[in-house]
Amino acid sequence: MAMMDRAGVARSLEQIASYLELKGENPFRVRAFNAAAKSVQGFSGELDAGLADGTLAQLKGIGPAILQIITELVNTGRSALLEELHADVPSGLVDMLAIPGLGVAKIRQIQETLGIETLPELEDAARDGRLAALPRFGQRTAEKILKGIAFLRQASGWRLSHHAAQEAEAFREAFAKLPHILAAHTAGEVRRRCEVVRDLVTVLVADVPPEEVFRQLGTMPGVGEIAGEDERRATLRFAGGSSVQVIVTPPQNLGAVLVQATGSEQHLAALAKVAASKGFNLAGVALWQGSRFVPTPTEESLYAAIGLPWIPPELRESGDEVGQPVPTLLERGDLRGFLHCHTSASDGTNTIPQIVEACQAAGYQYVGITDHSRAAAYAGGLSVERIQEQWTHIDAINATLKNFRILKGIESDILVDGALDYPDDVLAGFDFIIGSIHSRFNLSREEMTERVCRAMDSKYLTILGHPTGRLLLSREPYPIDLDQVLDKAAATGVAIEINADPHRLDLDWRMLAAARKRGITISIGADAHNLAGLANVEFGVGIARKGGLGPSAILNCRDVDGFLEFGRRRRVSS
DNA sequence: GCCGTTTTCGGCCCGACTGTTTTCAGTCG
Repeated sequence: MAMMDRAGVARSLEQIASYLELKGENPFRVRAFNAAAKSVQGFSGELDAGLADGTLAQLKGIGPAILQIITELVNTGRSALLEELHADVPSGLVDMLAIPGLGVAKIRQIQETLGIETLPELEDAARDGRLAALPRFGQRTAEKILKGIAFLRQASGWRLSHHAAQEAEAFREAFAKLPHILAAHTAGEVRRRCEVVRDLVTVLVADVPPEEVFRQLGTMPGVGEIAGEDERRATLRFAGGSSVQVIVTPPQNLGAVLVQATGSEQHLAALAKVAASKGFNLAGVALWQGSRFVPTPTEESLYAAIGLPWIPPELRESGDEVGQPVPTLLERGDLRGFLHCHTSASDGTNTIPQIVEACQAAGYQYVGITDHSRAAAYAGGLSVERIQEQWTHIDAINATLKNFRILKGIESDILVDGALDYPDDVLAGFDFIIGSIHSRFNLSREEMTERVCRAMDSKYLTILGHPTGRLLLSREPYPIDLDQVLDKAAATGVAIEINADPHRLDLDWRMLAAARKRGITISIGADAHNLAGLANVEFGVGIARKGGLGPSAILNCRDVDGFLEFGRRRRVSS
């Protein structure tokens, strides 16, 4: 069995790159490690199998040296090079790389002139003026760094949803195999499909008392500590630093315990209120009617007992959902089109035929290819000539396909003045266009709003991509008046994207109700850069569900003609 | 460190903005 998974290997390679960069190594060697990390991330298969059959060695950017390191990581979970670098370079310097405005050169300057090697030291220096006094630094730089540190501090302790979901599932599987465990359920924020997660929670159904279960857990490999919180709850801490809260219940009380463990607090408070109004008590982890224990073997039985329909976990947030009719929610199988996908023509890894094959296998009826536009030079944005080539290529493949269609799309930069990135006669040749902001994030709120609204005035724009530009836990959204943007989308008939990249999940689910109230159509865009990116869609579906959206709200639930008609209507009417 | 209808060595992505300077290095996407 592999000692480290794909994400872990990719992270280790990125760490090596960061360390090498901070050591002042050859920048191309640094880039090689970063490129290899990306390649591994996009590898659609098990790493140990890929090592065995040689497919991993054939990946672009993986040569003999890095293959050796990957082998070591997969087989042992460790890398001698990484450990050597870790001992050599203060890890605080790596943390500093995550601060916007700080690159290697400035970090090394800070280290060499001020002797600073940790974030708290850096914060002190930014506060007391030592930082601003350095050559090529100033007051504004110091302020920007303070802001960056504050953001990092707030982000620490949280993890991205895809990492959390993977970790939670690994725990769940391991627990489910233990003796006397009848079932294991993931609860908490992961089950509610929150975009970022602080705590992992697992509910174990057991036919022995909790203390017996905890005794078993203590003997699992890697468990460092068990901290009991009460007779049925404990937090397991592992040697690697991860932790999970475990709640043990007998079968007849699973419903109440699972609801409690899933949250949110506001949802539970609203439930307790309803329960009280019906003569029940739901203050603890069981349902009581006076002094009588009411068995709730399932969540459905709990909700039913207090006169409510079962509420899907994604909706259990503000408490307002309690007492409301439960909407039909989107499911992955409702999606007919796979949208927002980059190929090797720009910054993706796969060719159109490879993407088509994967989309067909996943059950889609069409795929919208959207490489970067020409202004995104760093990402290999397509010139007008290269677009023509891609169209010819797509026409040729489409001619060979049955019951599947490739759509000619583009992720066009929205330029600083709000224009799309090609002249109208080129724009007119696309089947659909996603417009996104990738540069000049530092406009004022008014300017940014104006810029995006102007882009929506183009009759060629079909979908507004990742509307706030946020990168979860690493970059704040750019300033923008979303209410005004939504008004404009409603007025112009432009769809708004839920970008399903787990680093973005943008538009935020909290805004979806407001979007739907205005009648805005929502598009789920994978923002895939490789075949592994097909899995992003599931996260986008989770966000749509949290926003209470069903298939009728979603652009790519339409068949290909319906999808094309959506964009065409804008072009003829304006 | 990786790559090669091309060369097993010598390249490797680049243009614009920012904050600092007073002409430009560093950062970013």
